[in-house]
Amino acid sequence: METGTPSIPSAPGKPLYRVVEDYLRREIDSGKLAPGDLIPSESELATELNVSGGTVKKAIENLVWERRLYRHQGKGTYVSRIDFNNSLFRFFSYGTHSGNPVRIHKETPVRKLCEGPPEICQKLQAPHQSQMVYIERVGYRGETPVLIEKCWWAAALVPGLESEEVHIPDLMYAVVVDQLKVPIVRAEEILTAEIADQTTATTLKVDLGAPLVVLNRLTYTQKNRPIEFRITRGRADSFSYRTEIR
Amino acid sequence: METGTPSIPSAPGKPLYRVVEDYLRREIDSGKLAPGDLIPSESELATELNVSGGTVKKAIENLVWERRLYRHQGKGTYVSRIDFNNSLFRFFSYGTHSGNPVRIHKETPVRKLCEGPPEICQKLQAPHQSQMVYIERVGYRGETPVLIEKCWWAAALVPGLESEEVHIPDLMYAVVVDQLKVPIVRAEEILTAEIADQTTATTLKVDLGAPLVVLNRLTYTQKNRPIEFRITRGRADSFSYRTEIR
DNA sequence: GAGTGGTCTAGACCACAGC
DNA sequence: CTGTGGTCTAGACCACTCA
Repeated sequence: METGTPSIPSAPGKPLYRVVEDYLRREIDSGKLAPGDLIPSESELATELNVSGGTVKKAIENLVWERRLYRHQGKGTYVSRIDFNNSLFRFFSYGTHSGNPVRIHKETPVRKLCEGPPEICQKLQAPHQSQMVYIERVGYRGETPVLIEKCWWAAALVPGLESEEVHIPDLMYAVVVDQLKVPIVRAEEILTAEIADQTTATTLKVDLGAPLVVLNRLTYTQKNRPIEFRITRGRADSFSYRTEIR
Repeated sequence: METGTPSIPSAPGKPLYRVVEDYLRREIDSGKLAPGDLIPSESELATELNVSGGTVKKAIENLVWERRLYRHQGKGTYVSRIDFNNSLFRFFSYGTHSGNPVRIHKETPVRKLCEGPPEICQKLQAPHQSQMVYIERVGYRGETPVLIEKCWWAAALVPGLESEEVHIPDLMYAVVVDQLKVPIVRAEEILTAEIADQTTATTLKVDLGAPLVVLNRLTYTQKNRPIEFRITRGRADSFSYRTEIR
C-alpha cells in the first residue's frame, strides 16, 4: 500500500504509532501543547504526518490510556490537566467507612519566605540555600484535624505566593495555575508509614507514637522542572489502599 | 458492510468488542478456559462468533490490558496465571535501597487445623465455625525477620494442606496449585498501617509501637470463590510505594 | 510452510457537539 | 449542516514459532 512516506523521522523496527506518540509527547512536554489545549484532529494529524487515520487513532488511544490526553466525541482531543484526585490520598476515607467522599477543609497556620533546607533544594534541583516559600497546612474533617502538610515552593517560580493577600483554597494548585499562571504538569508520590512525633501528635490529637501514613510529593511544571516538594502526614487508622492481583 | 449477524447475543448500544470481551470473560470465570490455557486464535474466534478480525483483536487487547490474557507472537493467546509479583508487597525493599530484588526466605512455625474465627469465616463466605487450615509464617532477609504472615485456608477446599508431609515453599500458592491442583485465579489486597504490639515486636525484633505496614489479602479460586484470607505485617521503615499523577 | 499475532491502511457508518 | 471521535470491516504485509 504505497501512498507515501511518513513525514516524521522514523526509526527502523519502531512501529509507526510509537513515532506518532513520541511526536505528540514532545509537543506536550515542550509546552507547545499546554494542559487544556485542543490538539489537531485525527484527520489533520494523519494528513500532516502522512500516516493513516488508524495509526493516529492507535497513538492517541495509547496516550489517552497514559492520561496525557482525553477525548470528547464530537468535540476533539485535549491535553489533560493534572488531576490530584489520582493522588494516593484519595484512599483516605476519613470518618465514613462507606466509601463516600468526605470533604477535608484546610487551614494555613504558617506561610513565609525562607532559605530552603539543603535536602529540599536538592530535590527541587535549585541552588543551595535558594529562596523558598514555605507553607504549612492542617486538614480537618469537621472539627478534627486529620492531616498535616508541609510544602516548599521554589520561590523564583511562584512570585507572590508568599503574600498574605493571596488566599489559598483547599486545592492549593488552583492558585498557582489560575492566578500565578504557572502550569502544573505532573507529580510523583511516594507512600510510607511512620509514627507520630510529639508535635505531630498534638496537632493531630493522637497519642505519641500513633501510626501515620506519610506521602512525599514532588510536583513538576513544564519541561520537567520540579517546582514543589511536599510532605503530608495523616492518621493511618483511616487509610486503606485497595488493589487486585491477577 | 452486511456480511452476517454476530452469532453471540448482542445488546443494543453495546459495542461488539465488549460483547466479545464478555464472552471471553465468561469462558474464563466459569473455568472453561483455565489459567495457562491457549485460547482460540483471532481468526477462529472471528469466524466462530461471526465478527471481524479487528473486533476480536480489540476485545483481546482490552483483556490483555486487564492482565486476564497474554499473547505471544507466533504462538497464540493464553489465559493469564495469577502473578503475585503484582502484590503490593513488591514495594518492600528490605535492606538494599537500590531497588534490587532481595530474596526473602520464609519459615513456618505454626501449621494446624482449627475452627475458623467468625470474621474469617465471614470473609471466606464459609459457614460459622467451619474448619480452617491456619498457617503462620515468618519472612527473613538474611537472618533478620522482616514480616509475619497469618493465613486461614478453607479446609474443605485444600485437603491435605495441614499435613506436615507437605513441604511449603516460599511461594505457598505453588503447593496449592501444583500439588493440590486447586486453581488460584485472583486476589484482592488492602494496604494499611499499624503499630507493633508486643508479640509482633519481639518476633520482628523492633521496638514496641514501631510502625508496620499491614496487607490484608483475600485470595479467590474459580467461580469467584474465596479460598484464603491472609494478613501480613511488615516493618514500615523499608516500605515505599511510588506513583505518578497526571 | 502453515499458523499465529503485530502493524498499517482504507473506507464505511454511527453518535455526538455546536453553529 | 459540518466536523469530531467511536465502531466495525476487509485485507495487505511483516515477524515470530514450530513442526
